Amino acid sequence: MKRQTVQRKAIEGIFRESDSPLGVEEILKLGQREVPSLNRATVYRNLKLLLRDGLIQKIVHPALGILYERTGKAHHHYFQCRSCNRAFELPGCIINESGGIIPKGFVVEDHEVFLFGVCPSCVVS
Amino acid sequence: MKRQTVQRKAIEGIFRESDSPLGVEEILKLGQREVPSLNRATVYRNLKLLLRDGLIQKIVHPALGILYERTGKAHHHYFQCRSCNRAFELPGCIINESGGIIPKGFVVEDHEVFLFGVCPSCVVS
DNA sequence: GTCGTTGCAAAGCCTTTGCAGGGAA
DNA sequence: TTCCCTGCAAAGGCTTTGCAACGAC
Repeated sequence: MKRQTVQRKAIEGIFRESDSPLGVEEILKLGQREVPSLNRATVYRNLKLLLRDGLIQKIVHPALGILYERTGKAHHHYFQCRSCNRAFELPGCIINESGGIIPKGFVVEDHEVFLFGVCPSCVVS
Repeated sequence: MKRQTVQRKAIEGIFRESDSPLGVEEILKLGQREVPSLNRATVYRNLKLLLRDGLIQKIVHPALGILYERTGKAHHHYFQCRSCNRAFELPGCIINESGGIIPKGFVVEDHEVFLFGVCPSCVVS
């Protein structure tokens, strides 16, 4: 049975509060604010458990590497700003799965979309 | 100046003949058919040069890891069969960049799409 | 003969694992 | 008290790098 340690609570809290997907290093840094002794291995172990329990999911971002975010959000895609490098989530779906280009015989069950460009904060400056 | 070794010619040949993106291990195996002594480090070094010269590009596939393909093909997306695990390239684009969901202020310059499902060969059997 | 390239082995990242001590229940 | 969890350090993968020998030009 799973125990509620301060480390675990900290990590779970981070995902509850974050809207954008996070990398291991970020999770470690954020967690250490709350539990300074937090170890990288502990982060990895808890991520694995959270994945197994379906509370978070892994995203392999083409530019940012492996990120994690909590599950249960609405279908969305990812936007990466080439200026500030942050990853954003965009609600909704700009794909048209039924439409057009899918060759005969291919059955599409799922998809993942990554957009690249400039975010509102960076577009101004 | 770049020299034409048998190893380099073999690796370049592999990309010329392959239509789907390839992983390092595949490139190594295919290369060793032609040059049995071909070393993994040599593959990595040549991939880096080919990338630098813009002759190939790197794809970070969400499920298959890092793949490489030659550049200069038409815009396309990737399809991965969850049965045979192969990566396919689908010509054309099912995205609608102008349409709809992109929030105000975000400027989209590029995108990458990965589709998952079942390929024609596997759908039959 | 140069000097870019290669194979090998060692070294670097990132992630996982073994282990003993510590803490939740 | 039990035994899950943590920190630490060592070990695994994959990729890069140092080095001496090799070979394209």
